[in-house]
Amino acid sequence: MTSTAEPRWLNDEERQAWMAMAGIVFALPAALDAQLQRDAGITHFEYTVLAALSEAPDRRLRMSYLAQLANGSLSRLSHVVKRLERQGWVERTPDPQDGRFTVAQLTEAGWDKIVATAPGHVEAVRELVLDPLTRAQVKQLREIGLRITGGLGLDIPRRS
Amino acid sequence: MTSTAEPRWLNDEERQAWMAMAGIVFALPAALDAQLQRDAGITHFEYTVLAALSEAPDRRLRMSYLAQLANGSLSRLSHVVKRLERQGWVERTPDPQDGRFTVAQLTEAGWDKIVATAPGHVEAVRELVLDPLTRAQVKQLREIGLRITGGLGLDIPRRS
DNA sequence: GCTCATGAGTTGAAGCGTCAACTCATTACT
DNA sequence: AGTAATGAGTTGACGCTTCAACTCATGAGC
Repeated sequence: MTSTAEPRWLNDEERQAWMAMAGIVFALPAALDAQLQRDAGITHFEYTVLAALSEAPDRRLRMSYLAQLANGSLSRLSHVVKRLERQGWVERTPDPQDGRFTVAQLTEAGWDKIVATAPGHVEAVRELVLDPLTRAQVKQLREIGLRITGGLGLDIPRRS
Repeated sequence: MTSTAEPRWLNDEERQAWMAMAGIVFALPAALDAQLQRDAGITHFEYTVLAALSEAPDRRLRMSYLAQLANGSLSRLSHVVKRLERQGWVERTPDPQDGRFTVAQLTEAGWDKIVATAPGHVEAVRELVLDPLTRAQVKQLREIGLRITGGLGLDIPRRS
């Protein structure tokens, strides 16, 4: 990809587009993290884990599949679920079908937590991302996002 | 911002646009960090610091101003510059004009480092962000980015 | 001149993510 | 049956970021 010197710098149009994108990539995760931290005291990754569990059948998932849904490593998930378990929001048990798997189960308290947290987070997404755009731009954003993510490793898109 | 339950969920178009954006925000920083780590052994923040210094008059800047340019806290910058100093890429001296300030000076080795690193990073930005898009989409992206970043705290856009 | 307020910068502790090493259950092979 | 291979999950160490507490130089007010 980068063996020797390439002189292909960015022109004005490209530089402006890139700076705008860099601004988003820098500020948007920070803003969403801040909202969740302030209103719910959890990280965005913890939110994603709880949300994924809340939508699963019986509100339970195997750790390895949950890690895929949440776009994180199994190690990261293991650390996080340990914290969530300490909070009483998730419980871990070995899978009866196959002892190699661990099943993460959302508790009643965990369900209450995600139910209380989700509307505010969706509202933040709407305010920060969707509301500033016209309907046409929302469509354009979808196309642009698909093209860019297509060039990276594919992603399993999940809910807000 | 979020006091009680709001029922304003996302429709299909909005959800798809948001998922595309979430994919970018998740994967793009990871991909750019990985490129820099692999090709230069530095983080994206370290790259931004070196790049900002390389473009400053005399290749030197006050820490506090450098922190603004790099979009980071002074504390974070202090830790990072300590590492960069250990590598021999930056030197710190008290500002002769005002002893409260510290001036970070890019060394010759630091200059060589950023000169060697920048083309590959710009190339990665081009490959991952610009190349997948049509010219029209590049323009749309700029507008979309400006609108979204406008709704967040403003940013001092800086070079690639 | 002295004291105090201000703000730049540093430092160390704590939290989170990554990486590599490890355990363990199951399956495949002989 | 016995052994090795595989892959899920956990763990601990390390690195980076944040936060709060601290030092220190300067300027303002008396």
